[in-house]
Amino acid sequence: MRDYSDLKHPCGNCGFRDQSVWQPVSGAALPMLTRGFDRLPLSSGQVLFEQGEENSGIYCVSKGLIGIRSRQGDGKSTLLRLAYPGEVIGFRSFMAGQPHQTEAQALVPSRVCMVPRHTVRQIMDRTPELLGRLADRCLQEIDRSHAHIIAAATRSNTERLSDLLERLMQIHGEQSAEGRRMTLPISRIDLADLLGIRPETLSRVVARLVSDGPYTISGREVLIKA
Amino acid sequence: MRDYSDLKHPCGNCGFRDQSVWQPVSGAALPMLTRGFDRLPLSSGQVLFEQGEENSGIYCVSKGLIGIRSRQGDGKSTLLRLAYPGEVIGFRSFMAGQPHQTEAQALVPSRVCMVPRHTVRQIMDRTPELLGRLADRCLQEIDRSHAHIIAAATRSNTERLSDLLERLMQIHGEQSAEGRRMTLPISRIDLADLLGIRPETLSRVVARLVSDGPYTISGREVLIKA
DNA sequence: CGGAGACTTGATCTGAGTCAAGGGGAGTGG
DNA sequence: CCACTCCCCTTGACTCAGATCAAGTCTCCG
Repeated sequence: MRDYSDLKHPCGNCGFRDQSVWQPVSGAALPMLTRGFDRLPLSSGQVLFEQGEENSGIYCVSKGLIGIRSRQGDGKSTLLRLAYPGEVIGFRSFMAGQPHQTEAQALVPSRVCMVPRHTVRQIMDRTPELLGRLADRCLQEIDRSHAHIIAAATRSNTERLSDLLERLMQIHGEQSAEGRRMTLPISRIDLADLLGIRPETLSRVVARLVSDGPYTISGREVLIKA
Repeated sequence: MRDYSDLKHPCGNCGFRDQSVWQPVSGAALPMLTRGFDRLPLSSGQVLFEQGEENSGIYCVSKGLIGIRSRQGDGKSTLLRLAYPGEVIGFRSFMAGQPHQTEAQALVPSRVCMVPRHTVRQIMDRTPELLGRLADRCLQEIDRSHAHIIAAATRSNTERLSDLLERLMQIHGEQSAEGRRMTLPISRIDLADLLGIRPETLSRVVARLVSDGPYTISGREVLIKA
């Protein structure tokens, strides 16, 4: 039996290594992982995978922000959700063995770590725990969906926009003299899609947020006053 | 090595045996399953598990209809969804190792097949495929949630009620001279919860359905004219 | 008989969708 | 450099579905 203990785990330097789906990989499976593992830098707007494309592996968002879109037949596309650093994307398609039902696009310069499909399969044979980790991600996705349904039914659009901005501020915000500020990584139309409302309505919601709350919003510049 | 080939699979006579999460169980794991396996008859209104209760295993709906409810702090409860025959319930709590977040209640006389938690764990050690089957159920749950979100955003309440009645009719309907008829297994309030609308609104939606479509509805008696 | 829910009906209010118009910025071509 | 266009975004007027509030009926059950 070879000794693999000198081999470094590819997630070793990542801030999300403890939650990584690859965390349980060790021993003989580790060189498989390191061989297949690839860090992909993504420029803003770059598409990671297209809707309808065959699954080529699973991706973990390491840095930046990825938008998950659904592309309708008539060319329109709708932003369904955001994938933040630490999230795994493409696993639904991987596990179901079906083409991607959505498109993934970097909304800001980002980096994802990719493991190709056949490598995942190989590792899974040796590391049964991996399937458990992926199942955990499924559960998280279920919880997220349920929370989304509840929020849509019980919270006002203003509250939900405020929640979203807060979330984005945690990732992209910078401290300044007046408070925390950021440049919105997405357009108004995408913002409206995320909340499930029309762009006109979003525009009014933003105006209400600015007039009532501690927000100053101009174009894509957002300031939450301290 | 003992021969277990004479041992009958507990799902052998079930109409859902091919899709059963237990289908891959064989060999030495089979007697574990048959020992732990239990068919529970449920009377109408009987509670299968309570919200907040520790998970005691996973259940497969074999017959009838199970309502999944969320109980609020103030005593109010909301019907979140229906579990039809063939569906597995309680697995989210099982896989996450957390107490049930919802309550399960039989809405009509029903039967569920139960496998206790420790038995599932034992079988899982010997039958890694079981985890894959459970993960498939997770994926189905994700798809159901997504479909729910889409439907809520794009279909009218009348259409959604019509869809729901059609679904229920497939399970509980009987052919009669004028068309298919059934006795609704749930109250108007529960019906309203399922659609995410107020009971008053549901009442009007029902009235619209009767006046516009092929429906005759009186109390809980529903007739879809042929 | 009386009370409690479940359900319906009516009147009114309101938030969001729709339609229409216009401002403003970025890119393009003359 | 300017005019033009396209797209994103905003604003206003109108409409409408559903929520809310209130009242009344019905049934079940003690």
